[in-house]
Parts: sequence; structure tokens; C-alpha cells
Amino acid sequence: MKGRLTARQNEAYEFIRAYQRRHHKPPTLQEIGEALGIRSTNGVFKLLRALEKKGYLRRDPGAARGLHLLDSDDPFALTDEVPSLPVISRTASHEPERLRARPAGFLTVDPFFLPRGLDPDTCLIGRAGDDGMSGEGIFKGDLLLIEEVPWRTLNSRELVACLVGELLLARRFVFVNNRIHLQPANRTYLEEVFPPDDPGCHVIGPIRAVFRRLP
Amino acid sequence: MKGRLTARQNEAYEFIRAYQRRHHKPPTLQEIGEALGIRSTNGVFKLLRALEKKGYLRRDPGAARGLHLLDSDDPFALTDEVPSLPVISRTASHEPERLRARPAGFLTVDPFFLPRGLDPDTCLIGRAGDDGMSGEGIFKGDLLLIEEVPWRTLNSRELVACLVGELLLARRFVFVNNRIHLQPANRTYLEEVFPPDDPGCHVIGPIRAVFRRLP
DNA sequence: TTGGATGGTGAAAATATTTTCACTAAATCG
DNA sequence: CGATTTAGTGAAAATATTTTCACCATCCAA
Repeated sequence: MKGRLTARQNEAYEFIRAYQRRHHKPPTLQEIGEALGIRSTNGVFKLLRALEKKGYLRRDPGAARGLHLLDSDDPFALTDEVPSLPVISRTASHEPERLRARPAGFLTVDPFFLPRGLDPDTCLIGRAGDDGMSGEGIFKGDLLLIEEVPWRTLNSRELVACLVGELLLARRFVFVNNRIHLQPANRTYLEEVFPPDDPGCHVIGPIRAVFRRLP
Repeated sequence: MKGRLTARQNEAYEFIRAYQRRHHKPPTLQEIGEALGIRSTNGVFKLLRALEKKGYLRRDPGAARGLHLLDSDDPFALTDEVPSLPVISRTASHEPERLRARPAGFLTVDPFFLPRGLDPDTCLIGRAGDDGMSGEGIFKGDLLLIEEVPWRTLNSRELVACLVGELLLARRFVFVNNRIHLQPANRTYLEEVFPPDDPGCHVIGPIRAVFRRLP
């Protein structure tokens, strides 16, 4: 029995949800007001009443922080919506079929980086092993969000992650004359060419996002 | 670094945990008192202070329901916070003192990108407004994790985000001869120089991470 | 046996937070 | 057009909640 939310109401709803996820408790009216740029708590109050009437939250009148989102009631459900992707360990190249085995860790990734509702179960995180794509802004050590797909479904010149030798590399993928070409974007690196079944080369899939921590 | 809990302290701890689990927010002192049969909120207050001193919870002095259990072994302890940072809206340059007002949205960021336990409350997300730092792998549209600090505390040649005119830009920061120099890393852009109080230039702080979604 | 830590009572003070009131302005709808 | 919804401002009132103060009792270790 939910009405549709106005843009403003949605902003309030999303803020409450983000706040709850971060602080494990609901915000006060003042905190909502600050976040949305509303100077009067009454402005916030009315937004909340509208949200309540439309069935998006329940209030506990009189109680401090007496809010309670209905959709995603459980704080653990909230964290579930933010996928945690396995980080490929350095030993993965020994058995590229089992990239998810013994992950080096997990990285929380905002759904913003999973376009078109990409299935999180098909995604992985890998660390770029060289500067071969520095010309396109991918540096050694960057974390790459990789969608795992069969390499035959890739488009030509798609930006991919692959395991070559002991390293996980970002490259442009080209398939011609029954050969996989991995093209760097840095003059000091050379294009590499492999037959499709070369055990020393495993193309994982396209790179969907790049994350870099700066010193 | 935890002391042992007395029976009474443990009862309080367990009640808080159960309450949090059920209501998705911490209880008030009165509610704890009712549950444990303590008539004075001060009795509860002292229990909480003891729990805090022993490292079992954190308090947020002055805030209603300002409690927060710590123990990370406990699935309901809720400590491993995955912060949700506000994304600076495009209209922020009109009032750079209130960057958090009316955020364009929120981005969940893995704690991995907050070095040395950087306080999430001092961090923001901004979108790079040009390609002025493409030479260092930051492109227009990239999401920047910015630590908000007073510009006088910056080191020379530090990579910073700043609001110049209508745009949020990444640049190298240099302060000499009482002038702020913003240096690009792309030959087609020019260094810009501002007096420290120029209203058209607001240096937000150093860039701690870069996130890019690929097409 | 004295002194600190613990665990209280009860009341009052100080804040935090919600709620109400009066008023404005824009957008929407029948 | 006029009525309704939405989204505010600003101030004040009403409560909820935290914090402090004075005081008491018990237990335990030095």
C-alpha cells in the first residue's frame, strides 16, 4: 500500500537508510535536516509524516530517534544489499578455475559500481600486477572489479583482466586468427599473443570498475 | 584490553544487545533501568560508564541512545562499520562551507580505503570535473574520496580536491609567496594561481582514493 | 580497618529531541 | 479558478533523555 515518493522524500529515506547502516541507529530530526539542508525540524517532521503515511517508515511518537524503515527493517539485511566481493589471492593463477577459493579477503563495493544490476556472484576483485595500462589510468596495485565471463563472449578491444604467468594484468583483448592478443597502453610494455588454450594465459573477464587507494 | 564484567554489568550488556537486535537501535537509560529493575537512571549511567571503561561499549555523550556495543566476536556487536559517505552535489561550490548539505547521494566505501582509521565523518566523495590530472590516472567523472582538512595543514605538492568556479577539480597543491598554486598533470591544462582568500577557489583537502566505473 | 570499586536511591539540572503553532510559497489537480 | 499537497521558515512548548549532585550500603583487597 505504498504511495510513490517525491524526490525530496526519497532523499530523506535514503539518508535515513545510509545513517542507519553507518551508526546502527536512526538519525534525529536535526541530523536529517542538516543532511538535506533543512533548517527547521518541522520541515523534517512533515517529510517523515509523509513517508509514514505512504508506508515507508514507522514512527515511535515521542521517542528519540523513533524511526524505523519498513522495507529494510533489519540492519543486517541492509548490509547484505552492499555486496562483499572476494579478492583474488596471489596464488590464484595456479588454478584459474577456482578463483574464489581461498580469497585474500573481501571488499565491500557500492552497488553503484555494478551497472545494470550485474550479478554480484559473477564478480571478483583482483589487483593489477603491472603498469601495462597506465596510459588508461590503471596502475600496479589498483583494485579491479572484474566480471567473470567466458572469454569467447568478449568484444574486441574490451578492457579485460587476465592471469598471465604469476600476474593478474589489465589489458585490451583482441581475438584474431585464432590468437588472443593482449594489448597494453604503455609503450614500455609489449603486446602478448597466446593460442586460446595456452595454460599460461587465462582471461577472466571485463573490468567494470577501478579502485585506487592513494598514499 | 578488556576487564572482566561483574554479573550486573553483564546483565546490562546482554540487555543492550538483545534490545539492539530487536529494535535496531540502542535503548535509553530508562529502558535499561526498567529491564534490570533499577529505579534511578543514575544507577544505569554508572553501569554504562563501567562498561565503557572496560572496553565493552562506546558512548556518544549527550546523544539520545548514544550507545554502541564493541565486541567484534559477536555477530550483533555491529562494530565493523561500512561507512556511507556523502557525495558532494554539483551546487556545492555556491556554499563551500556546507559541502555536506543536500548531498547528491551516498557511496558505501570499504574501510580499506580509509587509511589509519581515518574518521569517516571528515570524509567526502566528489566527482572530478575535468581531465586536468589524467596524467596521474584521474579522469573526469571519477569519484574521489576526499579528507576534509584546513588547507593550511596541507603539504606541498599534495594531491588535493578543490572547488574552482563551478567545478570540483583534482590538482597538486603548492603554497608559495602567499599564493595557492593548483598544478594539473596534463599539458592541455594550465596552472592556476589564487590568493588564499579568493572566494572562487576552495581547497577541500587531500584525495585518499579514486573510484572509477567503466562503461 | 580503611579505602576504593561497585551498585544503588532520589531529585534536580542541563540538554536533546519531538511536537505544535502560525505563516509562506510553489506545484498539482479537478 | 480554488483546493490540496508538498516543502518550507522560525519560534515556542512539551517531552525525552542524559548528566550531575548528594548521599548510602556492600564487598573486597591492602
